[in-house]
Amino acid sequence: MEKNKLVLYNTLTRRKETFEPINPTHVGMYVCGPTVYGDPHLGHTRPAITFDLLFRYLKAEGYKVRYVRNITDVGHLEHDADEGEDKIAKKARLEQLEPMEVAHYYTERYHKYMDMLGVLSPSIEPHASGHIMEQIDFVRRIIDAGFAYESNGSIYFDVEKYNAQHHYGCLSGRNLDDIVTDTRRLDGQEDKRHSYDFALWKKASPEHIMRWASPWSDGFPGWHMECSAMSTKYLGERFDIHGGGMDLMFPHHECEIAQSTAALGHDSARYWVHNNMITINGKKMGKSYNNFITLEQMFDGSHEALAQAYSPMTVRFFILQAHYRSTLDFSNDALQAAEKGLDRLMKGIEALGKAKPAATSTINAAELEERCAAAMADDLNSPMVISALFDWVRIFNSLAEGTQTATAEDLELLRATVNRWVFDILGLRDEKAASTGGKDMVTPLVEMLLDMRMKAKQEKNWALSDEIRDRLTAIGIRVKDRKDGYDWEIE
RNA sequence: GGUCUGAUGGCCGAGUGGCUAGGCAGAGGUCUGCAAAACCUCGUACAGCGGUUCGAAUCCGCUUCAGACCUCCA
Repeated sequence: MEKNKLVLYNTLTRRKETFEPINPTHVGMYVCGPTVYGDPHLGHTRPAITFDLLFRYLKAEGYKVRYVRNITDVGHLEHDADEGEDKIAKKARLEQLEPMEVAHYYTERYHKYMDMLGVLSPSIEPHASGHIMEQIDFVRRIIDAGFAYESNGSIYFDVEKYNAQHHYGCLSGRNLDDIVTDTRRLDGQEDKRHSYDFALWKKASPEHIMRWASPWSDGFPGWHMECSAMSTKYLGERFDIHGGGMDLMFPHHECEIAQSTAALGHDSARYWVHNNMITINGKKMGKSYNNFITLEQMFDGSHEALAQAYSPMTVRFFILQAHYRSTLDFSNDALQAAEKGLDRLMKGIEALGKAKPAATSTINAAELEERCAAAMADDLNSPMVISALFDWVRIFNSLAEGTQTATAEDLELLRATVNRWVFDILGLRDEKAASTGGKDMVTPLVEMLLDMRMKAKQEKNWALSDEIRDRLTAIGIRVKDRKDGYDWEIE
C-alpha cells in the first residue's frame, strides 16, 4: 500500500500543497502560543488542539518533529488610555503584582488546562522575556539591511521601503495602497514615518515596568519580534510549518514575514497553516468581545451560558469533529451531542476489546486504517477520520455480539489501528474508564447482587430482579443484560 | 470603505460535477419477561437568481445574509 502523502492548505498560496519537509526525516514547526495575561479560554483550545493533532500525526508518521510554541510574556502594546503600555504590565498594576508573577501564574494555568485537554507539551516552549538578546540582535540585522529607522529611541520597520522590493501583504492578500487608505489614524504615532510602519523596538515610558537595555533605549521589543527571533533561533532560517490562528494573519504574521525577509533575505516558513475561530452565537469568542468561556468554567459548568459542565475530552472531541479551517460554533446542543458521540465511540472500543477471535473474518480489517490515513493526509480531515471510526464502532459492536466475526489477527490489527488513531493521533482518552478507579472496590458487591438477580431471573421472580436493577440504577450503576449473563457500568 | 471567508436536512458538521459522510435528536423494527444497550431500516438537505454542462448543491456571475481581519486578540 502506498503511503498517503500529507497535503496541507498553505495560506501563502491559498491552496492545498503536498507537504515536503526540508529535511525528509525531520519537521520544524512553530506555532504562536498564548499571551499569558489571562486565564485560558475555549478560544485558546482551537490552535492548541489543531497543532497538537498535526504534531501527533507527524510523529506517528515517523517524522522527528521539533515543535516550538512560544509563551508571550512581554511585548504587546495597547492603544487605549494606557497607550504604549504593555498588557502584562497593565494587568500587573491592576493586581498589584510583579509582572513576571502574573505571567508565571497564567503560564501554569495554561499548562494545567492544556494537559487536561490531552495537548502534548511542545518540544520547546520559549518565553519572549527570556529572548531579549536574540530580539535585539534580530532588530539590528533589520537595521543593517536598511529596512528600519530609529526615531526617538524606538525602532520602526520601514514598510514602504520594504514593499518596494518585496510584497508587504503577500500572506493576507493586501496591497500597501489598500493598507494606506484603510489604516486608521491613531494617536501616539508621531514617531513613525507612516502609520503602517510597525515597532521593532519601543522606548519605554518612565512608568513602564517591563524594560530592558538596548543600543537604542531602555525599552521592550515590538509586537512581532519574538516569533521571528525565536523561530530562527530554534528552527533555523528556514523551517517547514508556521501555525497560528487566522486572526493573527494580519498584522502579526505579515510582519513576521517582513521581518524575516528583511533580516534573512527570505521568508523562513514554507507552509503557513491557520486554524479558524470558535464562535459563540456566530461571533468570534475572544478577549476583546468579552464573550469567552474559560476552561475552568467549561469543565465545572459555572459559566451562565453553559447548561452543564463539559469534560476536557468532550471539548477536544467537539473541536476534532470540525475541520480546523472551518469556524466552529459553540452551543450546548453541539457539546451535548459531542459528549454522547464520544461515549458511543469509547463504548465501541470497549466492545472491540471484548470481541472473541473466530476462524474466519466477515470484515475487511484493513479498511479502517486506510480510511483514517486517507482522511488525515487530506489537510488533517479529522471529521472524516471520526466518521470512519463511527462506521467501525457499529462493526465492533457486532463483533462483540457475534453477528460479525474476525480472526485473532484481524482483531489485533483493529486494536492497533484504534490505538494509533483514537489515542495516539486524535489524542483522546477514555475518561470514564480512567475516572472509575473506585470500580475495583465495589465490583465484588455489585457482582454479588447481580448474581442474585440472575438467580431471581431464572426463577422468573421479576419483582425481585427488577428491584435489584432499579436500586442499582438509582445509585448510578447501569445494568445491561446479555444473552447469558450481564454487564454493568458506573454512570 | 478595503481584504478575505462562509451560507448544507430538527441541531452540529464533512464532502463532492453524476456514486451513503458521521454524530446528536426523531420514527419504525429485531432482540428482551420488561427495560437498557446493541443491531437493522428511514428522512431524500445543500441561501436566492441567472449561466456553463448530457448532468451542479458542487464550476462561473450577480443578489441577499453572516463572519473574520484592517487596533491587542487563538
